[in-house]
Amino acid sequence: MTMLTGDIPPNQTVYIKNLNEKVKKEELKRALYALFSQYGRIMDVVALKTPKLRGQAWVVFMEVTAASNAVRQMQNFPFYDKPMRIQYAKTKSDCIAKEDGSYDKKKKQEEKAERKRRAEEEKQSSTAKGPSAENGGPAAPFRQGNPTTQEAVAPNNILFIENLPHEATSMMLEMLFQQYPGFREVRMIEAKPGIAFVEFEDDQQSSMAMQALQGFKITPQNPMTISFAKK
DNA sequence: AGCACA
Repeated sequence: MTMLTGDIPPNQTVYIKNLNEKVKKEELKRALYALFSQYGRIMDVVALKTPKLRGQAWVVFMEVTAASNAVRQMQNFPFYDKPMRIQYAKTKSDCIAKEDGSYDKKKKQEEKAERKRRAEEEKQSSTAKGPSAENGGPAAPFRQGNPTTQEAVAPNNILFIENLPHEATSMMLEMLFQQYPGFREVRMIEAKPGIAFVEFEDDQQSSMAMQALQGFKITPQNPMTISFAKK
């Protein structure tokens, strides 16, 4: 059986590499959050821009099954012009350890000190570096999850929009979505208020619009939930 | 290529 993820056992955190390093950290986190939240509730997104960690990120799901779906479905997905390489993370994320009580602050500090020592050894003779990379908290989750739609759907060119206010019209949605490249059309069904389908030319373009508009509020009470339509 | 939690 082909093992796309290497020998790493399933983990509720996915490790993503080959990310476009030009993307700013906060934007990257937001985009990952938006893109991956279709697979389930996300607890944290970690990305650092240090020399060793740029181009990589961790997305922590509440459920292992969500991570599994994400690993499969988003494998090689073109994201900011580069195919994402996704695996399970090798270790448990701190935010999980904190929740389940296994977080050990002392051990953590030892590990950190150990890493630091190694790093010092490495660059015995190298020149001093400039200011280190900035920090930042987790990307602020900007919408509530969508508990009813948790099935894994592969990225495709049609977006499924939910939680729209009943007064939303296809004209309004058109105004919103047409600013993104590849926009084709909005479809609403009279008999089913609160939802819409928005079609783009391809799945990259639809995913960009999804990232940009995930959680967008037409009214303060209605952050829209965007996922890929089931084909 | 690179597995962290500022």
